[in-house]
Amino acid sequence: MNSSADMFLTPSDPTDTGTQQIRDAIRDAIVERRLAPGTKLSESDVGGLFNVSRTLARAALQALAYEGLVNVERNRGAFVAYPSPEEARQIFAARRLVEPGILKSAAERITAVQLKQLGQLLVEEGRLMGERGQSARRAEIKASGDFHLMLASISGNLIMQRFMEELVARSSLVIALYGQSSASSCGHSEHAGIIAALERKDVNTACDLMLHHIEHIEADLDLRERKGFDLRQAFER
Amino acid sequence: MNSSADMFLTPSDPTDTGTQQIRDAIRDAIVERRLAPGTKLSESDVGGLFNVSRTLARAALQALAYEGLVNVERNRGAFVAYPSPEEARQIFAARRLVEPGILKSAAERITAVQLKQLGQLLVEEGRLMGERGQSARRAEIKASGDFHLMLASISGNLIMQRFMEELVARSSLVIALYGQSSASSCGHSEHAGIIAALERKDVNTACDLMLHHIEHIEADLDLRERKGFDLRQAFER
DNA sequence: TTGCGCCATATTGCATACAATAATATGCAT
DNA sequence: ATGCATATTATTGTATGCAATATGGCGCAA
Repeated sequence: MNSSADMFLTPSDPTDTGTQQIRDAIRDAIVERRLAPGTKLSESDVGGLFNVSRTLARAALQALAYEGLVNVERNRGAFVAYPSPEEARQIFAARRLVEPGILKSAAERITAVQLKQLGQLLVEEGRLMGERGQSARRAEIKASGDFHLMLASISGNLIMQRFMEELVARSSLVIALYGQSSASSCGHSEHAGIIAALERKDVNTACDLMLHHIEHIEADLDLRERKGFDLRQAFER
Repeated sequence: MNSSADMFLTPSDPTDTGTQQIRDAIRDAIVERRLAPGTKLSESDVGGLFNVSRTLARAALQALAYEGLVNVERNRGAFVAYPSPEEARQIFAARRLVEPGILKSAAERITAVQLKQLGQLLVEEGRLMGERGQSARRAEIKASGDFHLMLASISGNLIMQRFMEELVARSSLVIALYGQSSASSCGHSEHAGIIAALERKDVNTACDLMLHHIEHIEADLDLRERKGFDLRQAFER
């Protein structure tokens, strides 16, 4: 009855309104990898967990499906997305395609204050790398994504920002599934390099570094097609 | 009771299942400009029109909201999106950012058959340009967008394809609102130029042409900020 | 034991009912 | 008439109920 999802989700504040909070909570859980790919998210479970009816739970799950974080199979329910290797490749191809452009845009508009904020993000990232434990690891995952999201935000284009939010979230799923080294610890120094290039207004180098950075993340993935591994998403844990 | 939307929407085939058909029908209506920006889409009206309950109508409207074609205001309802000049700028900035990359990707993978199909799309576009009447105009709008969507499809990246679908659809809204010349008739020849460049595998020229093409569409817009024109979306027609 | 078919159960799909909110109309005082 | 308070109506927000589908268990035959 109660799926394994129960213990990983945090009920929302009762003063909340609507599906937004539920959606955000589940997204966070997925992005921070507290919910494994393939996990079933039943409407009753989600609704019960947040003390709302199935109606709202359903709406939240469908919204997450639009973001590509959840698969909704007709008459079967919603599952945390289980991106195929091909999907994984496309996600990173998309990032290679858009992130240099976003970075260029951001470089044109970035202020001193924002540069400083980026630096702070970096410091925080480094601090988390030093810490131990699940919770620090999760925070590190989030911080690493936030770096890219902040650049998108600085670019000033809300549409690209939302798109990047989708891509970063889905990347997290991909890394959870196919990542080899525990964390892309090299990512931190690469972020630093990008900031440095931004500081000296060297846009081209910044873009190059960004491309390399994405390629490095990708290189850490083992995207070999595992035969029959896809069927019902590895037994629909 | 019956909003002005009624006469512009086509009820779906009764054999349909789910919200998908409703969503597609409304999206088509918006993209083909049979539904003006700002038009209210009440849940009962939409449901009644498609012979489904408000539940499904609501789901369809929320899906459209996620695509940026509809604004849902809490306790007030759903309206065909009315993009602000700033939004319009961002939509086209996003297109300038991604379309060259998509085109490059497409150029690497395009087959002779696909090149031929692109050519056919172009012929059809030209034919429609010659015809008169609302219906031809709508078909022309759609065909013009299909050119860009087909390139995205050829690129082989489903994620970028979906993103482009969103961008093209939203562009249609922007042109409906801010376009000056009746149609970007020059667009046709620009599409032709891009295909020609693709044929001779001249990717760089193709990308340049694409950028210029997007800039030309943008140049036809009058994005001057009209003071107080935004308030409740010009009286929420 | 293995394989198949049937029944019980759980879960989703969808519609409806009720509650909450906003929009509109009415009436009264000025 | 105008402005404001109040009542009425329309529309959305959310929960619940029933039907349809899928899942899992049980028995029976081989």
